[in-house]
Amino acid sequence: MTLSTEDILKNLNENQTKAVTTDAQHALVLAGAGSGKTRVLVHRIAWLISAEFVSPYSILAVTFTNKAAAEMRNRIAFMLKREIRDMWIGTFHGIALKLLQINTEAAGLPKNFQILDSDDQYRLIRRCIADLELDEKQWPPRTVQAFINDKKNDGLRAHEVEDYGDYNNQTLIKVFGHYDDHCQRAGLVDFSEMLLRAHELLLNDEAVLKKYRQRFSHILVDEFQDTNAIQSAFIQLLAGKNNKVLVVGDDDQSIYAWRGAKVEHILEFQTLYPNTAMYKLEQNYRSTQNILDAANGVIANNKKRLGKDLWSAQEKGDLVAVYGSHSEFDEAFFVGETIEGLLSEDARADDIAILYRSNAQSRLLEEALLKRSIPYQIYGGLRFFERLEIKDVLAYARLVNNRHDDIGFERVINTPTRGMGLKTINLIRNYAQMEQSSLWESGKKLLKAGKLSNRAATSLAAFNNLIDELEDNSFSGDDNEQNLASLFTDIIERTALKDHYLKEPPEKAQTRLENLDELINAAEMFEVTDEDLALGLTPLAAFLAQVSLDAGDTTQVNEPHVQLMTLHSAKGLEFPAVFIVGMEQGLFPHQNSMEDHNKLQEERRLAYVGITRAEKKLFLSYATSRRMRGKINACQPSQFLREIPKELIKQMRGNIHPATTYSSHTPIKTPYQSQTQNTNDSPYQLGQTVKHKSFGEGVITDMSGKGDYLQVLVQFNDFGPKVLAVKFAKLEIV
DNA sequence: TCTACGACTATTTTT
DNA sequence: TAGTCGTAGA
Repeated sequence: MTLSTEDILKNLNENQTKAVTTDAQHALVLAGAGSGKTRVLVHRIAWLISAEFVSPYSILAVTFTNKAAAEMRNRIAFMLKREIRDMWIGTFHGIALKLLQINTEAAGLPKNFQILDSDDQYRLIRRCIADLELDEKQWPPRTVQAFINDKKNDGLRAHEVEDYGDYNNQTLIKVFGHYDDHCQRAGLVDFSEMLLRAHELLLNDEAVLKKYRQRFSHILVDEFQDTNAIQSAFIQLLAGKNNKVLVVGDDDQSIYAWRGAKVEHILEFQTLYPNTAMYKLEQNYRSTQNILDAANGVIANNKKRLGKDLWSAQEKGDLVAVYGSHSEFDEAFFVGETIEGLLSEDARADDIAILYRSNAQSRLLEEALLKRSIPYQIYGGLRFFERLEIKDVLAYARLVNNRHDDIGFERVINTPTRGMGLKTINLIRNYAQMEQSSLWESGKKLLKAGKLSNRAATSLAAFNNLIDELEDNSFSGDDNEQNLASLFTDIIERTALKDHYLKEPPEKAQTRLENLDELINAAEMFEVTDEDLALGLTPLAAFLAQVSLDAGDTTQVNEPHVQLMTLHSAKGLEFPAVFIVGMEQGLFPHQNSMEDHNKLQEERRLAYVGITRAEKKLFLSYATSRRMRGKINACQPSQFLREIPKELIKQMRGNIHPATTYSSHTPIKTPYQSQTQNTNDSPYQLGQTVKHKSFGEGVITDMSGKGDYLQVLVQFNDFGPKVLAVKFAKLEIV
């Protein structure tokens, strides 16, 4: 049973329909925030399969995150009422990895090549810096790592990086080369390498290129504004002259230039791909008109744009609320109180999101929510498979999978400590380097040659046996199939890792053990696909590969929570009510981005992303004083606030036009403020003279917040106006 | 091998 | 300010 064309096109607006049914060779779909971007992709694929009878086998759909890939796959299956097996849907990295796994030899990789995640890469780079006898102080590993990845993202290998004759640059190139040599010898592939190598595979192997060009007659790419040079080149190469490419994206939502993404790819798409039809999706189904107008007002200040104007068929809705607070405490208080108000009306906690520019801002907000017993959840931070205990167990598993996995070896050879100190490890390392062998091999040889101390020899032999036994034991039962869950259980028990974590503070240990249980669960749930089997991967190898590409979503949804996250991680999400906090010059736009024109534009796009997350209510707040890096700074409201048309703003407190902020002697009366003052039961009052330890005497001229969050504005005789948190300031009443 | 202390640093993050 | 990291010393 096929889906009728009517079924596919119903519920689509005019431009969406045009994009879905396009017969141009290439299509650029400029999809504004909330305009049904994913919808167009999903319907387009359904259209290709059901109306144009394109075989799913010939379709390649690429996204940036696993989440997006999974969502797309589900929605297509739901629409077509069947699972689409032969179609490739995945992240750029996932697709690249698949190509490498199928064409291992042509790609110049060993059969059992290993994937390095960022942390592994970092460790290896540190080793390389040490190998070359460079000083880490002078060559910070992070800088070197960024250098290598930047170059790879631009499609360059060490020998291709331009050598300006500059010592600094030359050294970086040297480390890059050394690192790549090491990876090549050991069969290691980092994330950027995956893309670079897949690209090279197509570029250098005509037969392979021909095969995939013939196969993928239809290529679709999501979030095209986020592609970096190598990703863009990859698509172009695969497309060749004849295949059809449809990309969806929004130049106004390009917020990842700092990690190699180039807006130019979407801006220049029509030049790069002749015969391109462009479709603009400007009707927004998410937000009220006022919110969209605010977003439009801000983004209009950017220069390099393809130009779009979002509109909504919805009502105008509430005005954008702007709150000027005295301090970050006051701001957190405002957010907490307002959320409490929303919740007492009709909002659910998960209708609400608090967005900020940098993670450090989350703490006070958390405290404010905690105080009111409002459930919340923070996005970001360490993800499941990046946690230390998980990585430890996985490192053992990696060794079981492949004894020559040096990264795994280094990680666990002395974790938990088994008397293999730095001395022994260095001995093994040096020998390995001399012999060009893996650490595992080198250890064995040293052992055989009796070159290790007694203690080291005993424990290394025990370690070797342990790994071998773990592997043997993982094959259980009559079918002799590898059982992952029992392997992991075995690892945790027999390596004494469990006892090792139990030595930590109870709370920490508890979480670690819980995570390990979770890992065993994940292993139990893991199913080897036919594809993995066809590639000749063992269950363990397949599991390890999957785990390294998908760091695991730690967010478990049970009761509704207020969502706290950075503006970056909010991309693609939507909420009925959104708070954007810390709207101040220097924080948002961030200090490091304010001088540079391009960076400032990216900050502005970030503001645009943030504003367009809101469906119905949008609250923007700033503080006129904020403690940052241990220092109290006076802050100006963000320029982005002033870019929102005045008539859309309801200023709840303060004034975003800087001249009149802050130092006035008369407190600003707002409904919000009088409300909090009524409930103020502190000993301090307006007009009161107080004494401060270092600032001396002054008069209280404004107050806000209550309880622990009570703030006062004091005009000090000798130091001028200062905002102080009463809880900390220890003011004496004179 | 573990602990303690001093130095250092401080956007955004997916794979 | 606060958290991480490396090293010195027990």
